[in-house]
Amino acid sequence: MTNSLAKILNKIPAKDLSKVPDKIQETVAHRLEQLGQRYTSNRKILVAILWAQGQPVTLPEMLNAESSLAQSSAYRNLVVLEEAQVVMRLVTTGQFARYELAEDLTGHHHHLICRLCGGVEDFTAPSDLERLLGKVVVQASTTAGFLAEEHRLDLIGTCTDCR
Amino acid sequence: MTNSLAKILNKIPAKDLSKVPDKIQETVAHRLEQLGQRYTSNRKILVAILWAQGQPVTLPEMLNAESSLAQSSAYRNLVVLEEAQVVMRLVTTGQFARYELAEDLTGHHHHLICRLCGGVEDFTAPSDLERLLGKVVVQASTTAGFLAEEHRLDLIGTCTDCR
DNA sequence: ATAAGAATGAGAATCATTCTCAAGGAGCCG
DNA sequence: CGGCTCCTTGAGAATGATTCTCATTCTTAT
Repeated sequence: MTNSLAKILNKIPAKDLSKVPDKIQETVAHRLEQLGQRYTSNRKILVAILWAQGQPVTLPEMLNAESSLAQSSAYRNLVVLEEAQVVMRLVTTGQFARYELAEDLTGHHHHLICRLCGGVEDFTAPSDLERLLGKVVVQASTTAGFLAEEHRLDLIGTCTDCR
Repeated sequence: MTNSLAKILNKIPAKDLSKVPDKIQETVAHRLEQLGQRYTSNRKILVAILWAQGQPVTLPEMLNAESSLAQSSAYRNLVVLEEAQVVMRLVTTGQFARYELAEDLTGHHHHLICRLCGGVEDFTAPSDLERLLGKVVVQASTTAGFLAEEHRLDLIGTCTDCR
């Protein structure tokens, strides 16, 4: 557990955080406005980290990437960003929740989850599968009385590193 | 939050816990043996509750269903049952993890997750979708270098009660 | 029986996450 | 440029689901 966390942390480089596309920045700013929230520099850093990683990241990983962040503020801002539909929070195995940019900012995708280290990789499904999944969502809405809005598909297995 | 939990708890009736199929009991007993573990009465109660509910349940719900259970033992036994591949633990939104019997005991299925109350319902996907999902699992294995073993599909939306 | 090893339960400990509160901005209006 | 208000920040305390501890109570095999 502690070992695999350390392993993951070492993978995260101190990347250039400055190239989040303007379009995304505007969308984020706009969604925050909707809630009467500001797009502060701390929040920009979080978005930049998530953009740079392009993978679901844990909070310790974010603090590791940008050590100026305060833990409590980071958690608080992630809640705000989640409420603004900018960030998606996902919980898998493992001690920490993971965060990634909302799908409509980065494109629809799925996750490969490693059952050994708890790591998560992104993964794009073939379009015929996506089409079928879309249908199922609609079907479930009508038959089960459940109002399905989106789907989530994870493949569980073992990642390259753990093999 | 507290409200919706209470709502869920009230749904759980004090069911008859005695009719878990013999075949399942044997399988469970066998898998525990493999790990040098016993199929004790506490563990039987847990399995019976999970069987009776037929839905992923939280720990408070289980304690509510059978008040003789001690919290710490229940948690400990769920870990053992999970290690024995008898029980699957799943984390969604909401404060508590949920547990259900392993898929190979109850049949392969998916989940409808309510984003409002955090409740989870079971759901069986059409067979053509399952076939396609099977293919994708294989593809991911070969292309991404990721050894995919199974898939997990959730539909996220709003349940009947919350509408 | 009886010893040896598991399992149990009550409570303490852990630790990711959330909350609190005092201090530091940002925006606005004159 | 003040002054005012409200939002955000960060450090630390608090929360609470889960895990651990340990003395006691079963099980099982001999």
